[in-house]
Amino acid sequence: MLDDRKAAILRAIVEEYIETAQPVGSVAVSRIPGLSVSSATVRNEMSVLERDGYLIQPHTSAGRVPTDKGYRFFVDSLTPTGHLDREQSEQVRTFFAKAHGELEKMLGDTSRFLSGLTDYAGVVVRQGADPGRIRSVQVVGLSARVVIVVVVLANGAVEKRTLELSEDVSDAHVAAASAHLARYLAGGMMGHAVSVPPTGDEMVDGIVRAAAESIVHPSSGGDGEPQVFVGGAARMAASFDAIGTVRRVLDILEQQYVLVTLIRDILDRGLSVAIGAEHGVQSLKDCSIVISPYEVEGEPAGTVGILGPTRMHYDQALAAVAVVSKRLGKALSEGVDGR
Amino acid sequence: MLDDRKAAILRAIVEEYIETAQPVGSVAVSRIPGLSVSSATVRNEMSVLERDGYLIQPHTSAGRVPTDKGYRFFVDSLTPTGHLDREQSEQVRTFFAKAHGELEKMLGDTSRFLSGLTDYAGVVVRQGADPGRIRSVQVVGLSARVVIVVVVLANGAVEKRTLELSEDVSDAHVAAASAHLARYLAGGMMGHAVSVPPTGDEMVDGIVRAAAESIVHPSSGGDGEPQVFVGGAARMAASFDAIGTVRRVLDILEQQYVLVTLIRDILDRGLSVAIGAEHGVQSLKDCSIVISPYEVEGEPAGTVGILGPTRMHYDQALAAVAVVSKRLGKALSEGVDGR
DNA sequence: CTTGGCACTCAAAGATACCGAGTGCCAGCC
DNA sequence: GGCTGGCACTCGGTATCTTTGAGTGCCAAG
Repeated sequence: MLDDRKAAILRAIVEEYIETAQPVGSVAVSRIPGLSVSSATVRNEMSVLERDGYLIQPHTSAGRVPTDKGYRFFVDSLTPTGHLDREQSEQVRTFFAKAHGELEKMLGDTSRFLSGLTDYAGVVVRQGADPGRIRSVQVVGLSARVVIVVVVLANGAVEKRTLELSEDVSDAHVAAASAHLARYLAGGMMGHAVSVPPTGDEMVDGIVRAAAESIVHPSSGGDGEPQVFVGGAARMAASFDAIGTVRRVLDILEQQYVLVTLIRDILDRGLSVAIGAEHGVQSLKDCSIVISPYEVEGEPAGTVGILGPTRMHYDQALAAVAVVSKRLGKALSEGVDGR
Repeated sequence: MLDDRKAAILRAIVEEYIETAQPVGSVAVSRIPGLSVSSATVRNEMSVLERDGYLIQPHTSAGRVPTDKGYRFFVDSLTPTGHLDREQSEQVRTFFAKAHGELEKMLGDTSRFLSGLTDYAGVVVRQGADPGRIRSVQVVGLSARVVIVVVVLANGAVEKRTLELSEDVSDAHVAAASAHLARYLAGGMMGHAVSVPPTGDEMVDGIVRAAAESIVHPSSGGDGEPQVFVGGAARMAASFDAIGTVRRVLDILEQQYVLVTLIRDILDRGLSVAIGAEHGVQSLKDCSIVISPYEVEGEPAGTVGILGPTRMHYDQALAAVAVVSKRLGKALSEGVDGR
C-alpha cells in the first residue's frame, strides 16, 4: 500500500521525530543515506503521505509530525530484533540474578526496573487467579461468623479470602473444615474446580463449601481482583512538557481498574502495542502502551508493560518488555528464590 | 516575640498567599478588617518581618511571600479546631461506613481517600510490626530447604515470612514444627518475645527457632519492612506549575524508603507538620507534610499523612489527617469488617 | 508613631520587526 | 512521466523596545 520510497521516508520521519520531538522537514529527510532524492521530491511524497493520513503539519511552514496511523505503520514494519543493547542486557541479568523476595515485592520491583530500563513508566499486572499448585489450605476463625481462608501456593504466594458465614460456628467446626479442605485441595491447582466430598456435619460442610467456592472462583471475595504495580510514574513527567498532560496520565496510572481493562483490551485484540488514540482512553491520546504477557509454569499469570509517549523508542520498548516478561515468568516458575 | 499587630499582618499575608499564590502587597493587607492602619504602616511592619526572616520579596517592587519560618509561625499559632467542614465530615462518614476488605486494600483506599478529601497527595504508612494478637501460625514447606511461615492475626491481617534453612528438612519435620509453633504462639502478640521450649528433635527445633525469630523480630526476612501507600500523586501536578518540581516530588513519592524515614524523623521530633526545608529532603523544599499516627487496639500501628505544597490549607489538612487517623485506627481495631 | 505623598523599580504584557525553516508550485530537464 | 532546482510565500519563534502598573522605600508633616 505504500511503495518502498514512501515507506522509507515515513520511517525516517518517525525515527527523526522520536529522536528530536521536532517536526521533520523535507531537507532533513532528503539527507538520509540510501535515499538519493532531492528535497523537492521528498516534499511531493510527504504531501501524499499527509493526504493519506500518515503525517500532519502542526501549521503551514512547519515540518511534519507522524499521526497515530504513521506510528502504527512504523511499528508494524519494525523487524522485531528482540535484542537489547549490551548494557541493557547486562542490567536485566543483574536484576534477575538479585531479584528475590515475596511475590508482590518482586512484581513491584519489576515494574520499577522496567521503568528504569526504558525511561518510561513500568506496569506489571498480576492476573487475579494465581495458577499455582496449592501447597496448603487452612481455615482460621476470626470471630463467631468470620473466617479467613489462607492458601499457600507452590511458588510462595499466599492468598487469603475473608468469608462471612451465615451462622455462628465453633472453633471445632472451623478446625474440622480446615483439615478436610487441606486433605482434598492440597496438590490441586488454584482456580480449578475440585469436588470436595461432604463430611456429613452440616456446619462443617457450610464452611467447606464457602471456602472451596472462594478458591475456585477467584473473583468472589478476597483480593481476587488483578493486582497492578506501577513503577517510575515520575518519569512520565519528563516525557511531556504540558503540565496538564502529565496530570491526566498520572491520573490514569492511579486508576488500576482502567489500566487493567485497557491492557486486557489490547491483549484481546491480539496486539502488543497500542498507539495514541487506538485504545479508547482519551487522557492517554499522547501515550503508547507496549505490553507482553508472562507465563508461570506454562499458564498465563499476568502482563508486563510500558507506558510512554507516542514518540517512544518502540524497538527498545518491545525488546525490553519481551525479555522482561520472559525472565519474570521463568523466575516465578522456579518458585521461591532459595531454590 | 512578634507583637500582636505583626502577628496579625503575618497571618493575613500567609492566608492570602495560600489562597492566591501571588505575592501579597501592603495595600491588600491594609484592607483586612480589624486592622485599621494605612498601607504605609503595613509596609514598615512588613520590612521588619522581612528582616526577621518571616517574609521575602521575590524581587523589588513585588509583594511579599512567606518563608518557611513564616509558615511555621502561622501553623504554630493556628488554633486547632480539629473540625472539618460539613461536607468533608460527611465524606469521612460515608467512606468509613463503606470501607471494608483486606487490610492492604483498606490502607490503599485510605490514602486515596485522604487525597480526595484534601486535594493533596495522601500517604499511609503501616509500621512493620503489626501489633495484632496472633490467631494462627503455620509452617509450610515449599522445597527441601525453603519454608514459608504464615501468621494470621486477629484483625484479619496475614503475614508471611519466607525462610531459607541451612539444611534439608522433611515434610514431617515441617509439620511437627508447625504444630509446635501453633501451640506456643497462638494468642501471643506479634512482635513480642515468646519463649518456645525445644522439642528435642534438632531438625524441628531449627525450623521452630528460625520461624519464631522471624515473627518476633519483624525486620528479619519477609515483608517486615513498613509498607507505604501513596494515593493521589497526580494531584501534586496541579499544585505546582514547574514541571521539574512535579518530577522531583513524584520521584520522592516513589521512594518508599525515603518517605518512611522522613515521616519517622518528623514523629521523632514530636511534630505533626514539616514545612519546606525543615525536613532534610532537598527535593521537597516546596512541600509540606502533615502527619498523624494511628493506633490499633491502643498500639501505634502506622501513620497517615498528606503531602502538599508549602502553601497548603494547613487547618484543613491538620483536621483531615487527625480525623482520618482516628477513624482508621478505630476501623482497624474493630477487626474484620464482617463483625 | 502614623500617614499621605512621591519618586523609583522592575516584572509582565504588548507591539514591532526580523529571521529562517519549511512549504507549494512551476518550468525545465532527463 | 517523474525528478529537480529555483523562487515566492507563510508563519511560528525570537529578540528588542515600550508601556503599564503594582508595589516599594523614604520623607516630611500631622
